[in-house]
Amino acid sequence: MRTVLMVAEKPSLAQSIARILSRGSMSSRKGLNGTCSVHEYTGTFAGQPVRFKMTSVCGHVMTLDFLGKYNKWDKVDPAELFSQAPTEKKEANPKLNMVKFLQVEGRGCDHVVLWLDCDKEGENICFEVLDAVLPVMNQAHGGEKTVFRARFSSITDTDICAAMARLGEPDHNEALSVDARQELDLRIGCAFTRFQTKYFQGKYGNLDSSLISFGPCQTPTLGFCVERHDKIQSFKPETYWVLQAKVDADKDRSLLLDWDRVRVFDREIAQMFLNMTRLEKEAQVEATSKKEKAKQRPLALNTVEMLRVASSSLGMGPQHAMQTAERLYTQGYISYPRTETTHYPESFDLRGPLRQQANHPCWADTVRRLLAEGINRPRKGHDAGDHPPITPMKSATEAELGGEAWRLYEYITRHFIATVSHDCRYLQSTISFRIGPERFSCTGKTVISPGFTEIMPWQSVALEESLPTCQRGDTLAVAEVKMLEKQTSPPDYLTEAELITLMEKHGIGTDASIPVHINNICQRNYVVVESGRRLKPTNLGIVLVHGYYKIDAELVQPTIRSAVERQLNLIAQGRADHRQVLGHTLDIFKRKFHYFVDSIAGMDELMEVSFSPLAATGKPLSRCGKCHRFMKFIQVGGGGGRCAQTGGPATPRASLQAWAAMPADPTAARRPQQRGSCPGPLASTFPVVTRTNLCAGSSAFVRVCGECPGTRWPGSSPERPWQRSVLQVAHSHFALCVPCYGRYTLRLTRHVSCVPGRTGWAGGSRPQQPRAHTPTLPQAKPSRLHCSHCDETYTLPQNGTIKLYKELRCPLDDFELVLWSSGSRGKSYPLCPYCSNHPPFRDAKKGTGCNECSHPTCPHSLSMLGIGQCVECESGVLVLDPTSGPKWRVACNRCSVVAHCFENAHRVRVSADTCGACEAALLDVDFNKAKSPLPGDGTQHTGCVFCDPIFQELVELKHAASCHPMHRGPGRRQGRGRGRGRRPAGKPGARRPKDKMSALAAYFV
DNA sequence: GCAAGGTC
Repeated sequence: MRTVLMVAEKPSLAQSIARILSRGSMSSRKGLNGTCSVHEYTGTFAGQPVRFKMTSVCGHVMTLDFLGKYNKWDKVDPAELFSQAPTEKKEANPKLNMVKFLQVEGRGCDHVVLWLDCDKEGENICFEVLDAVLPVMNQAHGGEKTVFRARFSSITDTDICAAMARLGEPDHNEALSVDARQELDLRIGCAFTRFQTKYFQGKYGNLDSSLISFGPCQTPTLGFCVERHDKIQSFKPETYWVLQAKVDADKDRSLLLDWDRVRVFDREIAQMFLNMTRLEKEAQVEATSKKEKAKQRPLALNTVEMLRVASSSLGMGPQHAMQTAERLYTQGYISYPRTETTHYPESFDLRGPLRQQANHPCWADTVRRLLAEGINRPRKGHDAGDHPPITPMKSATEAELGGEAWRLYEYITRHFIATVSHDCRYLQSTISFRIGPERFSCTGKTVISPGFTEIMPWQSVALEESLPTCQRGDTLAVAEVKMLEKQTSPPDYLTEAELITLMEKHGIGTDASIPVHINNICQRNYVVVESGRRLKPTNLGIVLVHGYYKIDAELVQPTIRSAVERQLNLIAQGRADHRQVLGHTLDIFKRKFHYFVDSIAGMDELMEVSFSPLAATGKPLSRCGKCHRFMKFIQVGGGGGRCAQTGGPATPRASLQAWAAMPADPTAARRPQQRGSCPGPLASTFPVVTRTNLCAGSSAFVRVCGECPGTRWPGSSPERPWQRSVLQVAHSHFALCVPCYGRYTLRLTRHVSCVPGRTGWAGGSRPQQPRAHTPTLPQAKPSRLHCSHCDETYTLPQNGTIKLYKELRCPLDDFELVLWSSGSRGKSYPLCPYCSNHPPFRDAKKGTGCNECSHPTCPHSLSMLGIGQCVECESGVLVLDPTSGPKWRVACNRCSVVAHCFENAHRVRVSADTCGACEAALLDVDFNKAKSPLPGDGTQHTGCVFCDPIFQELVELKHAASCHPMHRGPGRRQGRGRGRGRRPAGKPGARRPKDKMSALAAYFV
């Protein structure tokens, strides 16, 4: 029997379609990726008995990206991304193993029927599926067709069966138009993003964005927000005047009348009208009218409308609302939440979902009445042919769903009930009056039948005072006519709901991607969400949009997306060649890009107004290891910082500037310059710049000049000046001891510049720093150190304070160390700004401190201060905090475990010896004579912090007390032993965690 | 580290 493979776009659809086609007689199993299911049944296909295998993908199988080497931002000119840089298709989600899954299921099948969504993206996924399965399927017999496309407009029995009966072919042109869209978005987005990020990165101190992105959807989205901001800024309030009349309706009730002219902008004119009316005693009824009006029930709910209401009425952001809706969908409470359709197909069973709600505690009465009296057909909406409108599928209560899920579900259900309810009918009464020559009127509404507003009470017709019964010619006494002075008010910032409407109107994004774009501009710090979910652009967002307007307004206008879409549609319709359209559009954007690059100074001028140049920001803190000048400590949003120690204002700017301007190293010029030989082909001599204390056998090391032929960094060329900086680290050489040689060669040279005059020893007199205002500033936002001389920026760890660490230097690069601290009772560790940004060892990670550094002899490193494996986490090591005295602490260098110990010790050192029981390093402690806990007059004791009976009493482990063997009682200390993670058994001299040993062996052994 | 489009 032949096999027909059928593939839908998502697992839920595969199940629904299989259930319809098999009439419920299918067997289901999970596929190898654990996400997609396979539903099997037998039936007939082209008049023959066959076995059907219905399964699905999960959206796109493949994604487009540049070849790996073009993803290196420092080595590729962004302009190359427009044409030279080749792209490749990669699996969109490698964890799903989709290609393999399709091939396993497709192997040996004879036909494939593609049930992907009926839009361009679905057509594109058809070919992704075919690329995977065709090579493993059985060969066609004698010209028989293998590939079929099912086209359906809703997931109903009739539609699905009709689609199966009229199978067609996938549309290659539509798929190609998506390929082109993917390539355009990738090339344009990445080129602009990389260029402007690199251009502005590190240029301004308080520019708090590490990524300045550009995209054909996100940029116009931001544009809408800034456009509203500009309107608010340029708004000039105007004064206007209004006449308000009050008449006596009966003895104790008066009516406020609205002026037919509404308002006038000329005070004298308004005064004239007031003079003409205020002396009148009577208001004459000129006309009365009564009209029956209807307030229409809502259209069926689609995604965008759901997101709008979620934001404006439920206070839920679009991204969050979508996540909540997806959860409700996967739990079976609502139908598929991503749909553009607001129209129920004729065959849709509306009573079924309604019956589900007939016993609901909140709306049972309304639902039962509708079921009994007959439902109203929903209004005719838009049928996008994707999925039915969002519909509640089963009843649920607040207790069942909880919180926000309930609020969203409640809205969806009330909306659904409203769509099958009747319109709200009300009577609108109007009375027109004349007071002197001027006309006034008043209006009242009376509800005839509430209709859908019963289930959506917030939509109710506002109850107004009932009007007196009167006829034409009646007169009412005028109680008062007065003139009110008012002012026009500016618009408010865009609400998310308004932004969604604008995006939908201009075709920016899709129902599924609109929340993503809005989320993007928030996360990139271009806008912030304010109260009422209004989007206020930040300085960065405003400068970017104004910059685009200044250089090339099309980059931010919403028309750019629709213009590209028009080109893509030509491909989809088969009216244009996809390569030609792609080439033509890329050429236009390439020209735009080059013009943008040439004109970037225009945007930079705007940046300068809003942001402070890095060189003028921050406070001098520590010395650079390259030029030995002071680097500035910069906090985003800083400026006038507060001193963390005193709480007072940080050092005045003027004195700091004078301090920063001092020469780097006053003694450097007087010292004779030491020179060494370059081992490179030129064999020239260069300054010997420092000595290293790497290990006993190492001696001075020398750096070669980047100009040596053959010393270029791979891939560099004179045409790519941005690569020149890395030339300096190429082909460097050390005189190291034999074990070290070859391990450190490329890594440890970066602190040295061979440019004459830029080398120097540490030393000289440090300028007097105002101690009370040492820049120890609270770190709420990303902070960094900037060397204005070298024009380098080093980011620092967050969520703590940073201060200078005793003017100590890193032995690897001569940078002064800084101390990161999370608070007085928390963790602290020293770190080298350079090592933290440019890890010196292969096993080192970015952003780490000396407590994770595997330097063999540096007194601040893990090797020297590590005690033993963390009691809580797998990879961490407990490290002595050398700055924590007199309340000494050891803290894990990975997790939050902290052990407090030895409150009365004035010196604690990590010994070279280890504990015989648990292999942890012994601590050598000198206690305060007066408060020593030791027996007798003893002040010094060496022991294991975990096993030693004296120390055990003094140690208080936070977080993980029960994990340690010492808390489990005697005789149960088998386990892994304390020393795992620090040093190997039988090698007491090797001061290193066990698991680190294997990694370090690569360097040293 | 980048886009936008699917979907989980």
